[in-house]
Amino acid sequence: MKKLRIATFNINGIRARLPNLLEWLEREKPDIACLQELKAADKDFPAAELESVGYGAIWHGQASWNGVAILARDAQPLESRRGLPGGDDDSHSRYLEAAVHGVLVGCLYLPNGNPQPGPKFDYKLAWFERLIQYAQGLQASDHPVVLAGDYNVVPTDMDIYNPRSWLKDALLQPESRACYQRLLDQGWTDSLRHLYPDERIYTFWDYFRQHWQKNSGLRIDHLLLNPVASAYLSEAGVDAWVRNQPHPSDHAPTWIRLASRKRR
DNA sequence: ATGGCCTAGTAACTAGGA
Repeated sequence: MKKLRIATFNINGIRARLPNLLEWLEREKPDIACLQELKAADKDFPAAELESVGYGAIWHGQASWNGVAILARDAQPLESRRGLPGGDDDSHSRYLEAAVHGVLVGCLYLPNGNPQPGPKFDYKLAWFERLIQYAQGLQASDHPVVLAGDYNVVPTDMDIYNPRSWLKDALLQPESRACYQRLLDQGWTDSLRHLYPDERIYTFWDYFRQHWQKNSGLRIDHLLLNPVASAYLSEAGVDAWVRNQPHPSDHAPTWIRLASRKRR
């Protein structure tokens, strides 16, 4: 496998954020980028603009909300799945999967689940159950698999500046955390936490109360690796400078590097 | 305990986000 930089970025509106997205792609040059919250219908996806900076793409759009895409530098992702299994009555565009650059990449946007308790939280947990069931097969694949996206889960209290004002939030509920842990227990590696077991790392800073300026963040964007992929994990990080740009998304791109030099 | 901010959609507001 050649060296690969794989990123996930909740873009919070791809049309409103297109200049930010293009600048980030040109500066960081990820080989693969998973995007969430396109908030755009399929016909409004800016495929030509992405093509002009060297990225092929597939996308699963939706007007107003949700929407996911997979971008590939100098390549065209080969779509392998659109939507999780068992979602016949699920109209949300939240999962897209492709083979690209020798890796199978699942791009996911897990439901937020607020307010909880309530039907939205029930939907979050039901969606999570479908993901857990489907991920079991991916985990066991002989090929490298990356499950990247906005999981809308703060895994532990170490992944948030201060849990106090978020205790009732769906992102911190024991049920949400238990689902995430069950996913890890299948044999997935949480890339950033694996490489930085003791560090405060955030990927999201809400727009309120100057949380970015105060670095009051949450770690909710995750890149999970199956055992084949985790053998290649060499670096990980957050492109926090993107959060500091004018008119930013409330998330920052989060990335890993896979390279053959650190085989275990 | 609430709202603070932001995007999209339809036309001064609402819904949804996290």
